[in-house]
This record gives sequence, C-alpha cells and structure tokens, in this order.
Amino acid sequence: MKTADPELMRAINRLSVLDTIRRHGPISRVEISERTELSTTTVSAITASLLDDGLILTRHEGDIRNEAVRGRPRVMLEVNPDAARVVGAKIAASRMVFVVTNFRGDVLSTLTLPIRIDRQPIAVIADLVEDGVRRCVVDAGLSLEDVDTVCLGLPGVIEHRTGHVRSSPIFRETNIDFAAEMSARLSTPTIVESDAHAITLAHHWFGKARELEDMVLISLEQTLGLGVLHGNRLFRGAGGLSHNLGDLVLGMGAQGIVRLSSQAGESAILGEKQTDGRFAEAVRLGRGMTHVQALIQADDDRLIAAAVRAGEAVGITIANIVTLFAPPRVILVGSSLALGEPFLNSLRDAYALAVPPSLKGVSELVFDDSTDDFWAQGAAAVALYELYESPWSTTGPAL
Amino acid sequence: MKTADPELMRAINRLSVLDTIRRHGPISRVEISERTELSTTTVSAITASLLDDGLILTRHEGDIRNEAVRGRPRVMLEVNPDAARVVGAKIAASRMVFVVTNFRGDVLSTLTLPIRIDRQPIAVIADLVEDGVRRCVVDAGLSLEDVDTVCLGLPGVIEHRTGHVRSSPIFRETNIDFAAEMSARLSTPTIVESDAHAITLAHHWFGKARELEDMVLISLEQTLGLGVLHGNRLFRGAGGLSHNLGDLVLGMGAQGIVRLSSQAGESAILGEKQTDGRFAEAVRLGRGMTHVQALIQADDDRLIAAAVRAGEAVGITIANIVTLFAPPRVILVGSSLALGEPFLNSLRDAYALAVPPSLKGVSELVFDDSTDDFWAQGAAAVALYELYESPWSTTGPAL
DNA sequence: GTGATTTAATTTGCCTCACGAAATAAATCG
DNA sequence: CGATTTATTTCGTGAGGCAAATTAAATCAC
Repeated sequence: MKTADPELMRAINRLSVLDTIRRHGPISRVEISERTELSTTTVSAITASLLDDGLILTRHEGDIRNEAVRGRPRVMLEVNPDAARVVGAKIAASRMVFVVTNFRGDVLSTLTLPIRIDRQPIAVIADLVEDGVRRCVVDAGLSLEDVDTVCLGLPGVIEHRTGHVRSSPIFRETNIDFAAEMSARLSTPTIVESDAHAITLAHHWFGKARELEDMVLISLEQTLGLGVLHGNRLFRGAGGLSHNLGDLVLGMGAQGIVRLSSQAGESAILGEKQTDGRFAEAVRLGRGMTHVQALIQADDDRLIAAAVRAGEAVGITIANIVTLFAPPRVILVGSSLALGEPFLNSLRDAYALAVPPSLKGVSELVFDDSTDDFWAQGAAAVALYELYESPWSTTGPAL
Repeated sequence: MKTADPELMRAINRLSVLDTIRRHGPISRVEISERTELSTTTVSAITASLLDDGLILTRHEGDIRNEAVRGRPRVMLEVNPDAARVVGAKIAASRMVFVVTNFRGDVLSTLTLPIRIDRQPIAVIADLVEDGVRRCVVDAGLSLEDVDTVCLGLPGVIEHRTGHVRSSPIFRETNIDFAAEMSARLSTPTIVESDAHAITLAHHWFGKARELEDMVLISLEQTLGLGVLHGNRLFRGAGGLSHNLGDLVLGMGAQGIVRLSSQAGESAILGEKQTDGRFAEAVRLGRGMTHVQALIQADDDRLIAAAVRAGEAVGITIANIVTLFAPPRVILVGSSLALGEPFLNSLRDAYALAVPPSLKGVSELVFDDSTDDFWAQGAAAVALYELYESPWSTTGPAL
C-alpha cells in the first residue's frame, strides 16, 4: 500500500478536478465543487494552480443556465487544448494509423499507412513507425519537440509498466523492449500499450462508455483482445499484462486444443486461400458492411459457415467474460464486425444461450464499428492519461 | 474518485501500519517505519492511537536480533488478540462449519454441523445457521454481544456490497437478502461473502499466498469458484459480484452448451447413482486421499474416466484464467482434490497443454487440501478485514 | 442611476496530518 | 559511572482541506 502524505492527497484531488473539467466541458468552480465533493476553497486553490501551469483556461461566456440569473456570473473553466500534444498510433499487421492530438484529445492530424508489416524484422517495423510518427507530426504543423508523449497501441501481450512486448502477431521475435527502442529513436517518451486497452480508454473518454466506470471491451481483429475498465481505470492484470483472448481455449477437438483464435481470428475466418481475396480486402478496409453482406450472400456457403462458427465462438467467450466480470456493458469492436448479420446473429444467439441465467440482463452488448482513427485516438488518450496523472508541477515554483 | 482529505490520509496510513503489525508478528516501530516508508514520527503517533484504542499491545521481550546489541531495546508491538471477536462460517450443501476467532484470526472454537441443507427453505437454513453461530460462540465461552461481526461464506453468486445472494446452489430461491436476514436474527452485523473469496483471503492471511499481492484461487467443490487477489485486495468484479466458474462454457456439445459445472462439479463426477456412495462419502469428508485413491483403483473405470475428464476441464479453465489474469500463483482448493492422481495428473497435463506459450512459466500451480475450518477462518478474516479497514476511532476522543 | 439582493469566488483562521531535527529514554560497553 | 548506541518522543514547520467571513460582479427594484 502506498504511503499517504499531503502531496499524494493533493495529487489525487488535482487529478479529480482536472478530470472533471475534461469530462464536463466548460464548467464553473462551484459545479466542480459539487461533482468532486471538494470544498470551493480547495477547488479554487487547485484550479488556480492548474491555471498557473497553463493546463486549463477560463472562459467568461457560455454559462448555459444564463438568462436572467442573478448573482455574480460563473467563470467557466476548460482544458487548455494547447497544454500538450501527443501522438497515438494503432499498429496492425496490415496497416498503421497515426494521430496527433492536443491536450483535450482533439485530433490535429491523421495518417494512415496501408503497409503490411506482418513478420518484418523489428528494425524495419521500427523504421516505419518512426517515419509515420514524424510525418504525422509534420502534418499537424508541429515538430517532434512539441510532442510530449507517444503511445503505440499494438496487438498481443504487452507489459505496460515496462514497455515490453512479450509476444505480438506483428513481431517475429518475442520479448522486445519496444518502448525503449522507440523512445530512443524519437527522443520522446514513448509508451507501448495493447491496442485493446487503447480503444477501451477511447470509449471511456470519447465513445460508448463515457458514463460508465466499469466496462469490458472485446476487440475482434486479427488478434482477439480484451480491455477491462474497473473503477474508471484500466485493469491490467497482475503484472500489468494485457489480455490476449485468442489464447483462450474453447475445448478439446479432434487434434488437441482448440483455441479461440483458430475459430474467430481474422485469418481463421477468411482462410486466405479459400476465398478470392475481395472479401478479405473489404474486411481489411473496415468499410462497407453492406458490401460485405452482398459478398456473403453471393459467396459460397463455406464463408458464411465460417462466420457463423466464429460468431458462436465469440458469443460463448463473451458469456464467459461476463461470468467473470459481470460488467454493465460489453462493447465489441474490430474488423470482424464487418462480417455482418450471419456473424452477429450467431454471436448474439450463442451469447444468449451461454450467459448464465443468474447474470441474464446484467450486461448489455454494444457493437461499435469505429474507424482505425478511433483506436489511434485511444492510444493518444493513454498518453494523455499519463500526463494528467503525473504530478507535474504539483510542487511547482511558487508564483 | 474518492475525495482525499487528511482523515482519509490517516485512515490509509493507519491501516497500513495495522496490517504491517498483523503480518509481521511482533514488530518494533522502527521496523514498521522501514516497511511502510512512513517516518518514525508518524508511526509513533499512529501506534499510540492504536494502543489507545486497544487494538495492539506492547511486548518488551522478544527482540530477535538481541544478544548484545547496544542501544535502547526495541519495543515490540503486536495485534491485541482480544480487541475483537468475529464468527466465520462456511455454509456448504452438506455441512456447515463455524469458527470463532479473535482479532488476530486465531481460532477460539470450531463447530461442524454435518447437515444437508441443500434446497431447504430459507427459513430453515437461516435457523440452522443462527443456531450454529450461537452454539459456536457459546463453545468459545462468549456471548453474542462479544462478537463484533459475523461473516458467512457460501457458494454461488453473491453481491458482497449489499449482502444479496443472487443465486446459490444451497438456496431454492434467488436474490435473497441473506445479510439483512441474519443480521436481524443475530442482532450482530453480518456479512455475506462468496466462500471462494473467503478462502482466498485465508490464503493471503494465513496460507500459501502470504507473501503475494496478486494471486488467483480456484475452488473445486460442489460449485466451482474463483477468487482473485489484486494488489493485496479481493477483486470483486464490477458490481461486487463473486465469480461462479461453474457457469463458464467450455464449448458446444451434442445437446447444446457444455458448462464447466457439468464436467467438473462434484455431482458431475460422482454421478450419485453410478457409484456406491462410499467414494462420495470420502470426498465429502475431505479426508484420506489415500483412501480415495484405493477406492479409485478398486473401482470401475467409469469413475476414473470421470475424474480424468474433470481434470481436463479444470486444467483448461485454469489456463484460461491464467490467460486473463496472469497471476504469479494459482492455488487450487476444494473437495475435488481428493480425487487423487488421475484427476490431478490430467489437470496438470491439460493445463500445460492449454496455457499459452507466451505465458508459460508465469503462473505456478499450488494444490492445497485444507480442512473446512480453514474456509471458515477465511470468512472470519473477511470480517476482520472490514474491522481493520473501518476508520473506527480515527477521530476518537482525545486522550 | 443607485442601492438592495443574489450568487460566485477568494481570503482568513483553524484544524489535522506528515515530517525532519532535536531531545529524551534505555540499554551496553569500557 | 560515564560514554556510546539505538529507539522513541517532543517540538516546530509546512502543506492540505474546510467553514465562515469577505469581496466581486452581476440583476432587480424603484
């Protein structure tokens, strides 16, 4: 247990105030005081320090409850967009997406590199990532010195605390200290995080879990990932490890262990050689569920059967996750959603069947087909969160 | 996020100190200061208050590092055993075990009632439990007024925060407010907790996870339960729900969903009518693995096959849990361990096969065949933890 | 317009907490 | 018996939070 001292106290309350300002837009001090249950005195002191550090701004217009309200008008406070810049990235097997955001999480520029980096040597991947980051930063009219943190979201088992990639489908090698590698190349602090965690935070900050403090997200991409939000923070397993759902075992088949990845991974469904590649292309682009549906209707039954089988496997897995975590909401994201109705229906049916009766109705399934930008934005949010959380100038110079 | 004030600060540090004293036996103030990283001044203040409240005691002997050390001798501090009494209980389908412990968790009296309460009406069960608590308290030479808290550990899905039993194999009804019912009957604060959580805490306090802050426990009884220790505290899912592993789905069989409970629950293995009951008896008593082994050797192959199949299912499940939580240790407890080698070997094999290669070696499997007393003691520990954690006289009367 | 009223934010005074430095306590050593 | 050593307590300071009082900046009433 961490030892508590006044500084920690301040850090906690500071974060609480800053987070309240971030979440509830322009907001007055009184309202912050109500929401955080801190006294107005304390809120004033903290906001003064935040203003002093340039993390927030005042705005004198915009009191919504205006129109003939007596009394001194409230001064609205909001996060200073320009207090920091971060880069977020989603590194996937067949593409990389970068975003630059400001301190508020607004996207300043986006860059998509549709390159298959799958199984390239580390050095090549690192080169490409470095290039992408630099170009995206230039696109935003900035220089790397203006960037405070970079966060790379990638699939696989990642140790967030140390930045080690224990294993990832995009790396041939295992146990790479990718954070150190990229920090050195970019000479900017670089965080490595599971892509699933990144989009989990994205949904908490900007998406479909804004109002929840507990939630589970399942990402269905080439790799199957899991993100758990617990008490407004990412649950990162014991050792800070990310979760790799694809490794889950569904049972014993004829030739041994059957893992989820063999049933529901992108490659498992597409089967590469079995179909003509048009379908794979559509899924890869993440576009046009209608297009895919048309393909499915026209295509052979094998593909539909694969989609149904995958949906079943995922549905059961979700039920199992719900059994363990009982979250109020489960968000499903990822390219596999583009498989359309056959997949989704079979998923829903399997879930309904597999969820324990005692937990029926506890968790709500939500499907989300955000673009890759959103994942990258989530990575940016991970970086921002670390900035928010860092004491920064808690013990700054006196004014 | 909870708002931080000086009182919270003190509460945190107080708990930290008290917990350090509990865990590290008689211990001096200097050593507490080292372990908690609090200043000796603060430790002195806090211990003074703890002494004042009668929660700890001083002892002037017992400095281990003795033998001609110069300087003022250390005064050892230890938890005052008599600062509180709690009752812990394990309520299972075929028996109830009660313990009364002191503030240190030492068992003062034990009572086992080998009654099958399975599917009795609530009122009957409540009667029996009430009776058991009262008798055990009398056995300890106490009266119920001397008891600060009662904690009942039972199988099923339990909402710890509210004391609601959402579903339990020992209740016909669902959604019982059992905590309120028993609190009223005993006129003593009563906590209801999952039995798996109870024994998880037991292992953290007294057993095979004393030195760990993260750990996973799997209980193999009539019901299959899960306890997760995360950062020295029980991880209770989003809504404070317990986990019911038996509801996990292993796959689709011929006639629909195959749940773990149908493969590895006690009744699934014993099959009640298939065997002659001697085996079931032995397992139920939790005694004599050798006896059981002898029975298995003498018995028909069907039983062994069932044990092997169960072991396989559990092994896979453990691998899946490890995939999700990556704990440094997994402790296995419960009556099913008495199945002996066929079960354990198949479990180990299935686990080794099913655990993802990237996590190989991360988690260590530990088997534990404690008696039911230990479970009840864990329930007592849950009660004690709440006492430890409660601010109590943080803002007590000035001396 | 000018003062009363109302609401927001800041200032003042007080309390708790943690901590470092100095003082005190209780041993052993020579 | 005094010097030395180590543990614990006392004292003084600074940081933090909060309630109450005060100041600020509007609207309203006439």
